[in-house]
Amino acid sequence: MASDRKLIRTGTTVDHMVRAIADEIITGRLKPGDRLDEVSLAERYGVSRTPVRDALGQLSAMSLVDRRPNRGATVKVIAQDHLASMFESMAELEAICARLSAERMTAAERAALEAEHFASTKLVRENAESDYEAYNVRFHSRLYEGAHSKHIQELTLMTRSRLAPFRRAQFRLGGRLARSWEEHDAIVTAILRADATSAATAARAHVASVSTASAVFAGPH
Amino acid sequence: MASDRKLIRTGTTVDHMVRAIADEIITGRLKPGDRLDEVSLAERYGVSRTPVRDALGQLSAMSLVDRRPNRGATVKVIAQDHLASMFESMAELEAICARLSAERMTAAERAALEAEHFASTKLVRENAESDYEAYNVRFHSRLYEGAHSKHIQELTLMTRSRLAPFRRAQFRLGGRLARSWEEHDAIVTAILRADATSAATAARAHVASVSTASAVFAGPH
DNA sequence: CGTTAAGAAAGTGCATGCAATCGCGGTGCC
DNA sequence: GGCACCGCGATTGCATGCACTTTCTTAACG
Repeated sequence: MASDRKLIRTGTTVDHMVRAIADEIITGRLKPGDRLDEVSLAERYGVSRTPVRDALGQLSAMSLVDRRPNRGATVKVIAQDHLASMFESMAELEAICARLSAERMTAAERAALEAEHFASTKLVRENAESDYEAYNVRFHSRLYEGAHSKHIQELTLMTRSRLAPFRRAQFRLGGRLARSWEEHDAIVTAILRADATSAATAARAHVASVSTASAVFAGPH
Repeated sequence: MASDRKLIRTGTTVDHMVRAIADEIITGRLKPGDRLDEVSLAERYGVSRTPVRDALGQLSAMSLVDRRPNRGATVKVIAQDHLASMFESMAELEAICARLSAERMTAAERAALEAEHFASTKLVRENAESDYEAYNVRFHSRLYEGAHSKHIQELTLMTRSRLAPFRRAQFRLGGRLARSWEEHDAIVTAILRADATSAATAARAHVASVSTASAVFAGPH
Protein backbone atom coordinates (compact mmCIF):
# COMPACT_ATOMS: atom_id res chain seq x y z
CA MET A 1 0.00 0.00 0.00
CA ALA A 2 2.49 2.56 1.13
CA SER A 3 5.98 3.16 -0.07
CA ASP A 4 9.30 1.78 1.06
CA ARG A 5 8.89 3.81 4.21
CA LYS A 6 6.79 1.06 5.70
CA LEU A 7 9.68 -1.34 5.53
CA ILE A 8 12.08 0.86 7.45
CA ARG A 9 9.70 2.48 9.81
CA THR A 10 10.55 2.13 13.45
CA GLY A 11 7.64 3.72 15.24
CA THR A 12 4.17 4.79 14.24
CA THR A 13 3.44 6.97 11.26
CA VAL A 14 2.47 9.84 13.54
CA ASP A 15 5.79 9.66 15.33
CA HIS A 16 7.55 9.66 12.05
CA MET A 17 5.62 12.70 10.92
CA VAL A 18 6.36 14.56 14.12
CA ARG A 19 10.05 13.95 13.70
CA ALA A 20 10.04 14.74 10.01
CA ILE A 21 8.21 18.04 10.37
CA ALA A 22 10.12 19.03 13.49
CA ASP A 23 13.32 18.31 11.63
CA GLU A 24 12.28 20.50 8.73
CA ILE A 25 11.55 23.31 11.15
CA ILE A 26 14.72 22.89 13.19
CA THR A 27 16.97 22.64 10.19
CA GLY A 28 15.30 25.65 8.65
CA ARG A 29 13.78 24.06 5.58
CA LEU A 30 10.51 25.36 6.91
CA LYS A 31 10.75 28.95 8.05
CA PRO A 32 8.82 30.72 10.79
CA GLY A 33 5.50 31.84 9.39
CA ASP A 34 5.34 29.17 6.70
CA ARG A 35 1.94 27.67 6.23
CA LEU A 36 1.56 23.98 7.08
CA ASP A 37 -1.18 22.71 4.84
CA GLU A 38 -2.52 19.35 5.95
CA VAL A 39 -3.21 17.94 2.50
CA SER A 40 0.10 19.06 1.00
CA LEU A 41 2.02 17.54 3.88
CA ALA A 42 -0.03 14.38 3.64
CA GLU A 43 0.67 14.06 -0.07
CA ARG A 44 4.31 14.94 0.38
CA TYR A 45 4.82 12.14 2.87
CA GLY A 46 2.42 9.73 1.24
CA VAL A 47 0.07 9.38 4.19
CA SER A 48 -3.46 10.48 4.93
CA ARG A 49 -4.42 13.65 6.69
CA THR A 50 -5.06 11.95 10.02
CA PRO A 51 -1.45 11.33 11.10
CA VAL A 52 -0.49 14.75 9.76
CA ARG A 53 -3.16 16.36 11.88
CA ASP A 54 -2.03 14.36 14.86
CA ALA A 55 1.57 15.40 14.29
CA LEU A 56 0.64 19.07 13.95
CA GLY A 57 -1.23 18.82 17.22
CA GLN A 58 1.79 17.44 19.01
CA LEU A 59 4.10 19.97 17.45
CA SER A 60 1.75 22.66 18.61
CA ALA A 61 1.92 21.19 22.11
CA MET A 62 5.70 21.48 21.80
CA SER A 63 5.31 25.10 20.71
CA LEU A 64 7.04 24.49 17.42
CA VAL A 65 3.97 25.38 15.39
CA ASP A 66 1.09 27.76 15.85
CA ARG A 67 -2.38 26.48 15.32
CA ARG A 68 -5.52 28.52 15.24
CA PRO A 69 -8.88 26.76 15.10
CA ASN A 70 -10.24 26.42 11.56
CA ARG A 71 -7.39 28.53 10.30
CA GLY A 72 -4.62 26.03 9.87
CA ALA A 73 -1.13 25.71 11.22
CA THR A 74 1.98 27.77 10.63
CA VAL A 75 5.56 27.43 11.78
CA LYS A 76 5.74 29.38 15.00
CA VAL A 77 6.80 32.96 14.59
CA ILE A 78 8.80 34.06 17.57
CA ALA A 79 8.74 37.69 18.55
CA GLN A 80 12.03 39.42 19.21
CA ASP A 81 11.47 39.73 22.93
CA HIS A 82 10.40 36.14 23.24
CA LEU A 83 13.51 35.05 21.41
CA ALA A 84 15.61 37.03 23.83
CA SER A 85 13.76 35.39 26.66
CA MET A 86 14.52 31.97 25.20
CA PHE A 87 18.22 32.73 24.97
CA GLU A 88 18.12 34.00 28.50
CA SER A 89 16.48 30.78 29.66
CA MET A 90 19.01 28.81 27.69
CA ALA A 91 21.82 30.61 29.46
CA GLU A 92 20.30 29.83 32.84
CA LEU A 93 19.67 26.21 31.94
CA GLU A 94 23.15 25.68 30.57
CA ALA A 95 24.59 27.34 33.64
CA ILE A 96 22.68 24.89 35.81
CA CYS A 97 23.83 21.95 33.71
CA ALA A 98 27.43 23.11 33.88
CA ARG A 99 27.25 23.61 37.60
CA LEU A 100 25.72 20.19 38.19
CA SER A 101 28.13 18.59 35.74
CA ALA A 102 31.04 20.03 37.68
CA GLU A 103 29.60 18.48 40.81
CA ARG A 104 28.27 15.19 39.52
CA MET A 105 30.03 13.96 36.40
CA THR A 106 31.64 10.57 36.77
CA ALA A 107 35.32 10.14 36.04
CA ALA A 108 34.45 8.46 32.75
CA GLU A 109 32.22 11.36 31.72
CA ARG A 110 34.90 13.88 32.57
CA ALA A 111 37.46 11.94 30.59
CA ALA A 112 35.18 11.67 27.56
CA LEU A 113 34.36 15.37 27.71
CA GLU A 114 38.01 16.31 27.90
CA ALA A 115 39.03 13.93 25.13
CA GLU A 116 36.45 15.16 22.67
CA HIS A 117 37.11 18.74 23.56
CA PHE A 118 40.79 18.22 22.96
CA ALA A 119 40.09 16.52 19.62
CA SER A 120 38.01 19.50 18.54
CA THR A 121 41.10 21.73 18.36
CA LYS A 122 41.80 20.02 15.06
CA LEU A 123 38.41 21.08 13.71
CA VAL A 124 39.11 24.67 14.71
CA ARG A 125 42.50 24.62 13.06
CA GLU A 126 41.01 23.27 9.84
CA ASN A 127 38.06 25.62 10.13
CA ALA A 128 35.74 22.65 9.57
CA GLU A 129 32.53 24.49 10.24
CA SER A 130 29.93 21.77 9.81
CA ASP A 131 32.02 19.19 11.65
CA TYR A 132 32.54 21.65 14.45
CA GLU A 133 28.83 22.30 14.61
CA ALA A 134 28.16 18.56 14.96
CA TYR A 135 30.79 18.36 17.67
CA ASN A 136 29.31 21.40 19.34
CA VAL A 137 25.94 19.68 19.63
CA ARG A 138 27.57 16.63 21.19
CA PHE A 139 29.58 18.80 23.58
CA HIS A 140 26.50 20.48 24.93
CA SER A 141 24.63 17.19 25.11
CA ARG A 142 27.39 15.88 27.34
CA LEU A 143 26.85 18.80 29.66
CA TYR A 144 23.12 18.15 29.86
CA GLU A 145 23.73 14.47 30.40
CA GLY A 146 26.42 15.11 32.99
CA ALA A 147 24.01 17.07 35.16
CA HIS A 148 22.43 13.73 36.07
CA SER A 149 19.02 15.27 36.25
CA LYS A 150 16.64 13.90 33.67
CA HIS A 151 14.16 16.69 33.89
CA ILE A 152 16.64 19.52 33.59
CA GLN A 153 18.04 17.66 30.63
CA GLU A 154 14.59 17.52 29.06
CA LEU A 155 13.96 21.21 29.60
CA THR A 156 17.31 22.10 28.15
CA LEU A 157 16.96 19.88 25.11
CA MET A 158 13.50 21.27 24.46
CA THR A 159 14.72 24.83 24.64
CA ARG A 160 17.65 24.01 22.42
CA SER A 161 15.45 22.59 19.69
CA ARG A 162 13.22 25.61 19.86
CA LEU A 163 16.23 27.86 19.49
CA ALA A 164 17.84 25.78 16.77
CA PRO A 165 16.28 27.63 13.82
CA PHE A 166 17.77 30.88 15.09
CA ARG A 167 21.20 29.62 15.84
CA ARG A 168 21.98 27.76 12.68
CA ALA A 169 24.19 30.11 10.80
CA GLN A 170 26.19 31.51 13.68
CA PHE A 171 29.40 29.63 12.88
CA ARG A 172 29.63 31.36 9.55
CA LEU A 173 30.68 34.49 11.35
CA GLY A 174 34.38 35.00 11.13
CA GLY A 175 36.28 33.95 14.20
CA ARG A 176 33.23 32.52 15.86
CA LEU A 177 34.74 29.06 15.74
CA ALA A 178 37.87 29.93 17.66
CA ARG A 179 35.91 32.00 20.10
CA SER A 180 33.49 29.15 20.69
CA TRP A 181 36.37 26.83 21.41
CA GLU A 182 37.84 29.21 23.95
CA GLU A 183 34.52 29.40 25.70
CA HIS A 184 34.18 25.64 25.69
CA ASP A 185 37.66 25.41 27.12
CA ALA A 186 36.73 27.58 30.05
CA ILE A 187 33.73 25.36 30.76
CA VAL A 188 35.70 22.13 30.46
CA THR A 189 38.50 23.39 32.67
CA ALA A 190 36.05 24.42 35.37
CA ILE A 191 34.21 21.11 35.22
CA LEU A 192 37.40 19.07 35.42
CA ARG A 193 38.35 21.10 38.45
CA ALA A 194 34.90 20.47 39.90
CA ASP A 195 34.59 24.21 40.17
CA ALA A 196 30.80 24.54 40.00
CA THR A 197 30.62 28.31 40.19
CA SER A 198 33.14 28.95 37.44
CA ALA A 199 31.51 26.31 35.25
CA ALA A 200 28.15 28.03 35.62
CA THR A 201 29.59 31.44 34.88
CA ALA A 202 31.49 30.18 31.85
CA ALA A 203 28.43 28.40 30.46
CA ARG A 204 26.30 31.49 30.92
CA ALA A 205 28.86 33.60 29.13
CA HIS A 206 29.06 31.09 26.32
CA VAL A 207 25.33 31.18 25.65
CA ALA A 208 25.32 34.94 25.86
CA SER A 209 28.00 34.97 23.23
CA VAL A 210 26.04 32.60 20.99
CA SER A 211 22.99 34.72 21.58
CA THR A 212 24.55 37.91 20.27
CA ALA A 213 26.09 36.01 17.36
CA SER A 214 22.68 34.65 16.45
CA ALA A 215 20.83 37.88 16.92
CA VAL A 216 22.47 39.07 13.74
CA PHE A 217 20.40 36.59 11.82
CA ALA A 218 17.16 37.02 13.65
CA GLY A 219 16.33 40.42 12.31
CA PRO A 220 13.62 42.67 13.71
CA HIS A 221 9.96 41.74 13.55
CA MET B 1 -26.05 15.66 18.18
CA ALA B 2 -23.82 16.49 21.09
CA SER B 3 -24.72 17.68 24.52
CA ASP B 4 -24.88 21.11 26.08
CA ARG B 5 -21.12 21.19 25.85
CA LYS B 6 -21.37 22.37 22.28
CA LEU B 7 -23.13 25.50 23.40
CA ILE B 8 -20.46 26.59 25.82
CA ARG B 9 -17.44 25.45 23.94
CA THR B 10 -14.85 28.09 23.38
CA GLY B 11 -12.18 26.31 21.38
CA THR B 12 -12.07 23.08 19.43
CA THR B 13 -13.15 19.75 20.80
CA VAL B 14 -9.57 18.56 20.87
CA ASP B 15 -8.52 21.51 22.98
CA HIS B 16 -11.36 20.86 25.31
CA MET B 17 -10.35 17.22 25.62
CA VAL B 18 -6.74 18.12 26.31
CA ARG B 19 -7.77 20.42 29.09
CA ALA B 20 -10.30 18.02 30.51
CA ILE B 21 -7.95 15.05 30.62
CA ALA B 22 -5.01 17.13 31.83
CA ASP B 23 -7.22 18.47 34.58
CA GLU B 24 -8.22 15.00 35.66
CA ILE B 25 -4.57 14.04 35.84
CA ILE B 26 -3.42 17.16 37.62
CA THR B 27 -6.19 17.08 40.16
CA GLY B 28 -5.57 13.42 40.76
CA ARG B 29 -8.89 11.99 39.56
CA LEU B 30 -6.76 9.96 37.21
CA LYS B 31 -3.80 8.38 38.94
CA PRO B 32 -0.38 7.54 37.50
CA GLY B 33 -0.58 4.22 35.74
CA ASP B 34 -4.30 4.46 35.02
CA ARG B 35 -5.23 3.21 31.61
CA LEU B 36 -6.63 5.78 29.18
CA ASP B 37 -8.92 3.87 26.92
CA GLU B 38 -9.83 5.79 23.80
CA VAL B 39 -13.36 4.48 23.46
CA SER B 40 -14.25 4.91 27.12
CA LEU B 41 -12.96 8.47 27.12
CA ALA B 42 -14.79 9.16 23.88
CA GLU B 43 -18.04 7.86 25.30
CA ARG B 44 -17.52 9.62 28.59
CA TYR B 45 -17.14 12.97 26.88
CA GLY B 46 -19.63 12.27 24.12
CA VAL B 47 -17.23 12.66 21.22
CA SER B 48 -15.66 10.30 18.74
CA ARG B 49 -12.32 8.64 19.12
CA THR B 50 -10.54 11.07 16.80
CA PRO B 51 -10.35 14.10 19.11
CA VAL B 52 -9.56 11.82 22.02
CA ARG B 53 -6.66 10.32 20.10
CA ASP B 54 -5.49 13.79 19.19
CA ALA B 55 -5.68 14.92 22.79
CA LEU B 56 -3.78 11.89 24.02
CA GLY B 57 -1.09 12.63 21.47
CA GLN B 58 -0.73 16.18 22.71
CA LEU B 59 -0.72 15.10 26.33
CA SER B 60 1.97 12.62 25.48
CA ALA B 61 3.96 15.45 23.90
CA MET B 62 3.52 17.29 27.21
CA SER B 63 4.77 14.18 29.04
CA LEU B 64 1.59 13.89 31.03
CA VAL B 65 0.72 10.52 29.55
CA ASP B 66 2.71 7.59 28.30
CA ARG B 67 1.85 6.13 24.99
CA ARG B 68 3.25 2.99 23.50
CA PRO B 69 2.43 2.05 19.92
CA ASN B 70 -0.49 -0.35 19.65
CA ARG B 71 -0.55 -0.66 23.40
CA GLY B 72 -2.61 2.30 24.46
CA ALA B 73 -2.04 5.24 26.73
CA THR B 74 -1.62 5.43 30.48
CA VAL B 75 -1.19 8.28 32.90
CA LYS B 76 2.54 8.78 33.16
CA VAL B 77 4.17 6.89 35.95
CA ILE B 78 7.07 8.84 37.31
CA ALA B 79 9.96 6.97 38.82
CA GLN B 80 11.23 8.09 42.19
CA ASP B 81 14.51 9.44 40.83
CA HIS B 82 12.78 11.29 38.04
CA LEU B 83 10.41 12.84 40.55
CA ALA B 84 13.38 14.00 42.57
CA SER B 85 14.88 15.43 39.42
CA MET B 86 11.68 17.33 38.73
CA PHE B 87 11.63 18.85 42.18
CA GLU B 88 15.26 19.75 41.75
CA SER B 89 14.47 21.47 38.46
CA MET B 90 11.56 23.20 40.07
CA ALA B 91 13.83 24.55 42.79
CA GLU B 92 16.24 25.88 40.20
CA LEU B 93 13.49 27.41 38.13
CA GLU B 94 11.81 29.05 41.08
CA ALA B 95 15.16 30.35 42.22
CA ILE B 96 15.68 31.93 38.82
CA CYS B 97 12.21 33.44 38.86
CA ALA B 98 12.74 34.82 42.34
CA ARG B 99 16.08 36.29 41.41
CA LEU B 100 14.73 37.90 38.28
CA SER B 101 11.64 39.09 40.11
CA ALA B 102 13.82 40.80 42.66
CA GLU B 103 15.60 42.57 39.84
CA ARG B 104 12.77 43.28 37.46
CA MET B 105 9.40 43.52 39.15
CA THR B 106 7.66 46.81 38.65
CA ALA B 107 6.55 48.84 41.62
CA ALA B 108 2.98 47.76 40.97
CA GLU B 109 3.93 44.10 40.90
CA ARG B 110 5.86 44.43 44.14
CA ALA B 111 2.95 46.17 45.79
CA ALA B 112 0.49 43.51 44.65
CA LEU B 113 2.77 40.72 45.81
CA GLU B 114 3.19 42.28 49.19
CA ALA B 115 -0.51 43.03 49.59
CA GLU B 116 -1.64 39.53 48.79
CA HIS B 117 1.07 38.01 50.90
CA PHE B 118 0.00 40.17 53.82
CA ALA B 119 -3.62 39.18 53.29
CA SER B 120 -2.68 35.53 53.41
CA THR B 121 -1.79 35.76 57.10
CA LYS B 122 -5.51 35.63 57.73
CA LEU B 123 -5.78 32.30 55.89
CA VAL B 124 -2.98 30.87 58.00
CA ARG B 125 -4.61 32.04 61.20
CA GLU B 126 -7.90 30.44 60.17
CA ASN B 127 -6.11 27.38 58.89
CA ALA B 128 -8.08 27.69 55.64
CA GLU B 129 -6.24 25.00 53.75
CA SER B 130 -7.96 25.07 50.38
CA ASP B 131 -8.06 28.87 50.29
CA TYR B 132 -4.40 28.97 51.17
CA GLU B 133 -3.63 26.50 48.42
CA ALA B 134 -5.40 28.71 45.90
CA TYR B 135 -3.48 31.70 47.19
CA ASN B 136 -0.28 29.72 47.04
CA VAL B 137 -0.79 29.03 43.35
CA ARG B 138 -1.35 32.73 42.72
CA PHE B 139 1.68 33.66 44.77
CA HIS B 140 3.98 31.50 42.74
CA SER B 141 2.40 32.64 39.50
CA ARG B 142 3.27 36.19 40.49
CA LEU B 143 6.87 35.15 40.87
CA TYR B 144 6.94 33.56 37.44
CA GLU B 145 5.25 36.56 35.93
CA GLY B 146 7.53 38.97 37.72
CA ALA B 147 10.61 37.43 36.13
CA HIS B 148 9.53 39.13 32.90
CA SER B 149 10.82 36.27 30.84
CA LYS B 150 8.08 34.49 28.95
CA HIS B 151 10.04 31.38 28.25
CA ILE B 152 11.23 30.82 31.79
CA GLN B 153 7.65 31.34 32.82
CA GLU B 154 6.54 28.64 30.39
CA LEU B 155 9.15 26.16 31.58
CA THR B 156 8.22 26.80 35.17
CA LEU B 157 4.50 26.48 34.60
CA MET B 158 5.01 23.28 32.67
CA THR B 159 7.10 21.78 35.42
CA ARG B 160 4.59 22.86 38.00
CA SER B 161 1.72 21.13 36.26
CA ARG B 162 3.74 17.98 35.94
CA LEU B 163 4.50 18.09 39.63
CA ALA B 164 0.96 18.98 40.63
CA PRO B 165 -0.27 15.41 41.14
CA PHE B 166 2.49 14.81 43.65
CA ARG B 167 2.12 18.01 45.57
CA ARG B 168 -1.57 18.04 46.09
CA ALA B 169 -2.00 16.86 49.62
CA GLN B 170 1.00 18.51 51.18
CA PHE B 171 -0.92 21.19 53.06
CA ARG B 172 -2.70 18.53 55.05
CA LEU B 173 0.47 18.02 57.00
CA GLY B 174 0.30 19.72 60.35
CA GLY B 175 2.11 23.02 60.55
CA ARG B 176 2.88 23.03 56.83
CA LEU B 177 0.68 26.08 56.37
CA ALA B 178 2.55 28.26 58.84
CA ARG B 179 5.87 27.03 57.59
CA SER B 180 4.90 27.77 54.01
CA TRP B 181 3.96 31.30 54.99
CA GLU B 182 7.30 31.85 56.69
CA GLU B 183 9.09 30.71 53.58
CA HIS B 184 6.96 32.96 51.41
CA ASP B 185 7.75 35.79 53.73
CA ALA B 186 11.46 35.33 53.25
CA ILE B 187 10.99 35.42 49.49
CA VAL B 188 8.76 38.48 49.55
CA THR B 189 11.09 40.37 51.86
CA ALA B 190 14.07 39.67 49.63
CA ILE B 191 12.20 40.69 46.49
CA LEU B 192 10.96 43.92 48.01
CA ARG B 193 14.52 44.70 48.97
CA ALA B 194 15.62 43.83 45.43
CA ASP B 195 17.99 41.37 47.00
CA ALA B 196 18.32 38.90 44.11
CA THR B 197 20.64 36.44 45.84
CA SER B 198 18.55 36.10 48.97
CA ALA B 199 15.39 35.77 46.91
CA ALA B 200 16.90 32.92 44.95
CA THR B 201 18.13 31.17 48.05
CA ALA B 202 14.80 31.55 49.80
CA ALA B 203 12.88 30.25 46.79
CA ARG B 204 15.16 27.26 46.48
CA ALA B 205 14.71 26.45 50.13
CA HIS B 206 10.96 26.79 49.81
CA VAL B 207 10.76 24.25 47.00
CA ALA B 208 13.05 21.89 48.84
CA SER B 209 10.71 22.13 51.78
CA VAL B 210 7.68 21.40 49.61
CA SER B 211 9.59 18.56 48.03
CA THR B 212 10.20 16.74 51.28
CA ALA B 213 6.64 17.39 52.38
CA SER B 214 5.37 15.87 49.14
CA ALA B 215 7.72 12.94 49.16
CA VAL B 216 5.66 11.50 51.96
CA PHE B 217 2.83 10.96 49.51
CA ALA B 218 4.83 9.75 46.60
CA GLY B 219 5.67 6.38 48.02
CA PRO B 220 8.38 4.14 46.69
CA HIS B 221 8.28 2.66 43.25
C1' DC C 1 -0.43 -30.94 35.59
C1' DG C 2 2.24 -27.49 33.44
C1' DT C 3 3.48 -25.40 29.15
C1' DT C 4 2.68 -23.66 24.80
C1' DA C 5 0.37 -22.56 20.64
C1' DA C 6 -3.63 -21.24 18.03
C1' DG C 7 -7.79 -18.52 17.78
C1' DA C 8 -10.86 -14.99 19.22
C1' DA C 9 -11.74 -10.57 21.29
C1' DA C 10 -10.41 -6.09 22.26
C1' DG C 11 -8.25 -1.96 21.14
C1' DT C 12 -5.20 0.91 18.47
C1' DG C 13 -3.62 3.06 13.78
C1' DC C 14 -4.80 5.07 9.74
C1' DA C 15 -7.82 6.25 5.68
C1' DT C 16 -11.81 8.22 3.96
C1' DG C 17 -16.03 11.00 3.98
C1' DC C 18 -19.00 14.60 5.33
C1' DA C 19 -20.19 18.76 7.78
C1' DA C 20 -18.75 23.23 9.50
C1' DT C 21 -15.99 27.24 9.20
C1' DC C 22 -13.04 30.68 7.12
C1' DG C 23 -11.52 33.61 3.41
C1' DC C 24 -12.23 35.74 -0.77
C1' DG C 25 -14.39 37.66 -4.76
C1' DG C 26 -18.41 39.64 -6.76
C1' DT C 27 -22.48 42.28 -6.56
C1' DG C 28 -25.77 45.42 -4.88
C1' DC C 29 -26.70 49.42 -2.16
C1' DC C 30 -25.76 53.78 -0.06
C1' DG D 1 -16.54 55.49 -5.49
C1' DG D 2 -16.63 53.12 -1.14
C1' DC D 3 -18.71 49.83 1.95
C1' DA D 4 -21.38 46.03 3.37
C1' DC D 5 -23.42 41.65 2.35
C1' DC D 6 -23.90 37.24 0.19
C1' DG D 7 -22.31 33.04 -1.90
C1' DC D 8 -18.61 29.91 -3.44
C1' DG D 9 -14.17 27.58 -3.07
C1' DA D 10 -10.80 25.88 -0.01
C1' DT D 11 -9.49 23.91 4.20
C1' DT D 12 -10.09 22.32 8.70
C1' DG D 13 -12.73 19.43 12.34
C1' DC D 14 -14.78 15.35 13.49
C1' DA D 15 -17.08 10.75 12.76
C1' DT D 16 -16.96 6.30 11.01
C1' DG D 17 -14.94 2.10 9.13
C1' DC D 18 -11.54 -1.27 8.28
C1' DA D 19 -6.99 -3.46 8.93
C1' DC D 20 -3.48 -4.71 11.99
C1' DT D 21 -1.40 -5.51 16.44
C1' DT D 22 -1.74 -7.12 20.98
C1' DT D 23 -3.52 -9.92 24.48
C1' DC D 24 -6.51 -13.06 26.77
C1' DT D 25 -8.55 -17.52 26.44
C1' DT D 26 -8.72 -22.17 25.65
C1' DA D 27 -7.39 -26.40 24.31
C1' DA D 28 -4.07 -29.77 22.99
C1' DC D 29 0.28 -31.82 23.65
C1' DG D 30 4.28 -33.08 26.25
